[in-house]
Amino acid sequence: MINNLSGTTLADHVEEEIIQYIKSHDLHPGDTLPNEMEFSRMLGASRNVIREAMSRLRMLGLIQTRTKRGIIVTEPGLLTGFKKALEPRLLSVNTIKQMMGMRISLEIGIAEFLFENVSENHILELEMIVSRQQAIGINNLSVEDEVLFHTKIYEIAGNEFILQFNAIMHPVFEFSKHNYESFFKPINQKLQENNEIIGHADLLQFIINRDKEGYQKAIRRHLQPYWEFLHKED
Amino acid sequence: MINNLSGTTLADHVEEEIIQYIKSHDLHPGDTLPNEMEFSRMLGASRNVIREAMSRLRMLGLIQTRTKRGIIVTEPGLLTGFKKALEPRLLSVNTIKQMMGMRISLEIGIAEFLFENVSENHILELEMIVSRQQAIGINNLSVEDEVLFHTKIYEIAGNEFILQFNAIMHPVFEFSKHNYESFFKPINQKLQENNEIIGHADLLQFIINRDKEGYQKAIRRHLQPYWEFLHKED
DNA sequence: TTTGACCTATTTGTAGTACAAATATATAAA
DNA sequence: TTTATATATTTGTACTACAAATAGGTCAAA
Repeated sequence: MINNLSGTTLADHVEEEIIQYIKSHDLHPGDTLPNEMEFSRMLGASRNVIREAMSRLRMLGLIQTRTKRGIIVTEPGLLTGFKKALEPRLLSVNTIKQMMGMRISLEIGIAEFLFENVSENHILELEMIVSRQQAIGINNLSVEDEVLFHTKIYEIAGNEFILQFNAIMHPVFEFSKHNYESFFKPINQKLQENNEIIGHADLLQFIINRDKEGYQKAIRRHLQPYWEFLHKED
Repeated sequence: MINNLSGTTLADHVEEEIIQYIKSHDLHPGDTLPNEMEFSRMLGASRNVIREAMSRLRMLGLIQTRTKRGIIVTEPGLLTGFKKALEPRLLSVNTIKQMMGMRISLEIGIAEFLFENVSENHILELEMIVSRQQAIGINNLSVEDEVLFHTKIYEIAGNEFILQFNAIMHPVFEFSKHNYESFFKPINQKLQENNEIIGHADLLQFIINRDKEGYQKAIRRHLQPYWEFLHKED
């Protein structure tokens, strides 16, 4: 039916056609699509090809399929595709740098919502997290401890999307810290020697003082190792 | 081979197995995977099923396939899956709100990089964009004009990932502005009457003055309609 | 009439075969 | 050694077949 030009396969085309079908028929979550054989006839492609395309859309969460019931349009899980594509070992250094830049931007920007929403109760929760971490010692924090504080920040800010987004990106940062340990270690050492480390306790103090600008400056310095990583030449 | 429990299909399982294979064999972009028939034998699934899974990974950009050459691991386009899942009409209001929150956070947070990188040349470019828009009149701006300024900001900040991310999210915001016009119109009207509109010219002034904190406050107010949208009850 | 058990037809899920198209590799020719 | 040709391999597409699930209808009993 369609030329096999430049690596595009029939399934690619069919996938696009199905998305177009949803758009042009203004289908919404809950609506049903034609079944596989109908699409096969409509698009002149074998059922195999239709299924390959459907399989993709199914993975992204745009559709659900059930025997006899057929194919149903659903609200996609926005980040499922992003999550699957995020294999740290497949990412180039440059991509990782850009993700770190996004992380920094988000942590600074989300302060806007953090300081809007933060309550006394939230502060109590944060204090519990921080005090536990101080008991452990800032150098002995596990990955989970490190994540706990930031996750709580996102929770307070109340944006589930950003929360998920960061949760997905986080393994990449952990991978980087291990993979580029020779870069991160000296930086942390230097920060420690100069007494420039901004820990969660410091950040919390700005929250308690309701000092948004101060917090934004501090979180930027809290993420100093990432900042330096994404500025490094290779 | 595997139980068909709770809606998970064989292709889902195979997809996971292939990703595991890449991980466990520590494959990197350029390395080749076993061909379809080998996976078929290894996993005890028909070639059809293998192809469905491969088709997904191909779509996400994790692999490339060429006849005879076989299947090659590649660096994924991080946002391709995200982009495809982002059909505005399929998104719930809640999801859109969260995306607006992310937009606001990013625009505030990226100032960190913007003010680090901005040069006299950049300012000249921004001045050209702004003066052209003032000539048109702030109320007659096309979508393209509106995007132009912000895109330039991201360019100066130098984060391709955020740039792409915003480009992908933007249609959702445009869709929302049309779809919820009855919400946005009165807000814009009110802002205009109270002379509270912060335009690109105002933002540029903060950039020229190298006033990061001022810019961050201003961009937050520039995005006031979004801010109010994501705070609205329904 | 209503309820509940039971069919039946439809549709997705999986397997397998067949062949076309592209191309890496080997082989033969110059 | 280089170039042209042949071969074998692997993906891309089509088609058939059947299993499994189930929506919707049928029929019998209360």
